[in-house]
Amino acid sequence: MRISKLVGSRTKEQPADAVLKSHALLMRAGFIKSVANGIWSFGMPAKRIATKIENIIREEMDSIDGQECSFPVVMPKELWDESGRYNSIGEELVRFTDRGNRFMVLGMTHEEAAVHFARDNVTSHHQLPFMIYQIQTKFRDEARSRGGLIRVREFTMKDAYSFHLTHEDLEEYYQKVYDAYVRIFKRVGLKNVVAVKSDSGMMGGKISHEFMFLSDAGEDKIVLCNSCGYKANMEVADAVVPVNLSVEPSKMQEIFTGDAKEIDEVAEALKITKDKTIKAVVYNIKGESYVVVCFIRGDYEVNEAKLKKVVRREVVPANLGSESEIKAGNIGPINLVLPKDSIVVYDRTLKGANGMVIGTNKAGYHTTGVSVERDIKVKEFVDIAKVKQGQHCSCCGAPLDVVAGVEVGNIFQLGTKYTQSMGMTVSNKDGVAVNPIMGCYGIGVGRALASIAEETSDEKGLNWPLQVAPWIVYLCPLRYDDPVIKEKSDELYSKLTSAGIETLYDDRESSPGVKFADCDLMGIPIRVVISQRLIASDSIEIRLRASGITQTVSNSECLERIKKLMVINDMS
RNA sequence: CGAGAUGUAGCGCAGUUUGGUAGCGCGCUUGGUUCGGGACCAAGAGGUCAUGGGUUCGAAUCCCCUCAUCUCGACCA
Repeated sequence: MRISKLVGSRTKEQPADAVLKSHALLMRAGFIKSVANGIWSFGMPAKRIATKIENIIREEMDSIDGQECSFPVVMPKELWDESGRYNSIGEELVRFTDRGNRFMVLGMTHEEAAVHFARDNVTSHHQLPFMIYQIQTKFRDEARSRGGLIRVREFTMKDAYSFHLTHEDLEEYYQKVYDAYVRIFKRVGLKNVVAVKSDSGMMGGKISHEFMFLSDAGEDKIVLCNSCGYKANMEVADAVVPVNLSVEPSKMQEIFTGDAKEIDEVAEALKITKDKTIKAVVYNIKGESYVVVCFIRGDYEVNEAKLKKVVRREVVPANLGSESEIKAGNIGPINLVLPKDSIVVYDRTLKGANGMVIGTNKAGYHTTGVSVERDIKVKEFVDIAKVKQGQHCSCCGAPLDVVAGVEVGNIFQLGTKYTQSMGMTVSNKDGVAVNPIMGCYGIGVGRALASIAEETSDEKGLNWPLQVAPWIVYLCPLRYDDPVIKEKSDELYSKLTSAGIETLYDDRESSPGVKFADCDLMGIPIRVVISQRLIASDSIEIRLRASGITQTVSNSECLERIKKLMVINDMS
C-alpha cells in the first residue's frame, strides 16, 4: 500500500474528546472515525488489524471443531418471542418495523438464531455435540458508550454456541473453549488477560468466566489474590468477613446529629470511624410498591449483583423523594416502619458487632451503643457486600487486590434455557426427546483491538504486535525526489510485496522527521530505510518499532533478514 | 435516565464577559530553497460560527427551543 493514497489522515494534535490512550491514538493515526455515539468507521489499517484478529479467532474455533456460520443482523420479533427475550430485554435491543409493518429486531446476540438454525437440522443425539459460530456485526443500544472502541453500540463479535447431550459433555467442551481463549489472547498479543469467575445472573446457567484485560481503561472491577491465584469478578467475589468484636457492649443512647445524613457526615459528627456505623441502603423492586432495605457496616458498599441473588428480584436504587414514607438519612433497624411486604436484609459484616451507630428513624437523630445480637432481631446474615482492596482472601488469607479490567471475552454454560423455550429436542439413546444443553462463548473483536492498542502503545504512538499489525514493514525512502533513491526503493517495494511481505510504502517527498513520526504513530513493527548514505554501500536500515533496535544490512540480505524477524521478532 | 461541559475551516483552538457581518496554529494547493527525527520563504484555497426562533439598525457574541458530542453518575440516605 502506498501511503500517499491511504485514506485516513494522521494528526499531531490530541483529539479533544479522547480520554483513553487507545482512543486518542487510533484517531490520531487516522485508523478510525466516529460516525455517531458508539458507532465507528474503520479505515484500511484498522480493518486489517480486525481481520487478523478475526482470523486468529477463526483458526482457534476451527481447531475445536467449530463450524463457522452466519446468522442475520435483522430478525423477526417472532423468533425473539419464542425465547421471551423480545419482552424481557430492555431498550438496548433495537426494535423497529419493516415496510410491511412487521416487527423486527437488530441482533445483539444470536442464541435465538443459533437454536432456530439447529433445531430442525439436528434431531438425534448422534449429531451431538457440535458448535456453531459466527463473526459478525452486533448492535446494542447501550445507555452510554465510551472510550473509543472500548464500549460501543455497533461492534463485531465472535459468538459461538455449543450443544450437548449431557452436562459432563458441556463441561468438557467448555474447558476446551477456555483453553482456546487463552491461546487466542496470547496469539493476538495481549499479555495481561486473566479469566475470572463471573456472575451467571438471572440466566439460569451454572458457570461462566469473563476474560479480562487488566487495565485502568476498563470499567469492570476484578478481585485478585496474588498469593493463591484466586480471581473473580467483583459481582461474585468472596472475602473473609471482617470481625468487629473489639468493642464491649454498652448502653444505647439517642444523640442529636442534626443534618448529618450520609454516613461520612454521621461519622464526622460523632467523631468515629465509618466501621462503627450501620448504614441503610434502600432499593425498589421493579413494578412493586414495597422496598428492600439493606443494613450494612458503614465502611462497606452494597453489591447489587449479590443482593439480586439474595432477594431473587431485580432491584433498582430507590429514589427517596420528599413524598416517600421512608425518611432518608436516619434509617435504622429498630422500629423501622416500611410499606407492606418490604424486605430487610442484614449483611454479614454486622454479625456480632457492638457499639454501633444506627439511624433512629426520626429526623436529626442517631442511636449509639447498639449491639447487633442484643438489640436487633436478625434471623439471618447474608453476603451482599462489595469486596474491598486489602480485605483478606477467603482461600488463603492473603490481602486481596481490586483492579480494573476490560471484558474482552466471556464463556458461559447456558443450560437448556433456549432449547427448552424454543422447543429444540433430540432423541437420546432411549428414543426420548430431550433438550440439548448449550454453552455460549463471545469475543469482542474491536474491543480486543483497542485493548491491544491500550497495552502496547507508548508515547510515540501505536505499536502493533507482528501477529496483528496492519502491515509488517514500513518502507521509508528518504529523499524520494532523488531518482536513484526512487528507483531503488520502488524496486525493494515490489520485491517485498512479491515475497508476500505486507508493506506500507511511504512514497511521499516529505522530510525524514515526518516519515519517522508517522511510522511510529501507526505502529508498524519493522521500519526499512533507504537513503543516499545507505545506497552508497548498497545497504538498507532495519529498525524495530517495539525495541528501537536498529541494524544496517546489505540490500541483498534484506529480504532474508525481514523474514527471520517475522518469525522471531528479535534482533539478537 | 440524571448532572456538568462543549459545539467557530479537515484537525486543535482564540474571539462571546463589553453586539459593529471572523482569526491563529497544524494540515491542504502552487512555486522555490532545504531534508536521517514533525524545515523555511512566498503566494493561495477553505467557514450559512450546530439547528430553529427571538431581541436589535446590526448577533459567533444577548435570550429561548431543539439537536449533537464528551465526561461523571445511575450505589452508600
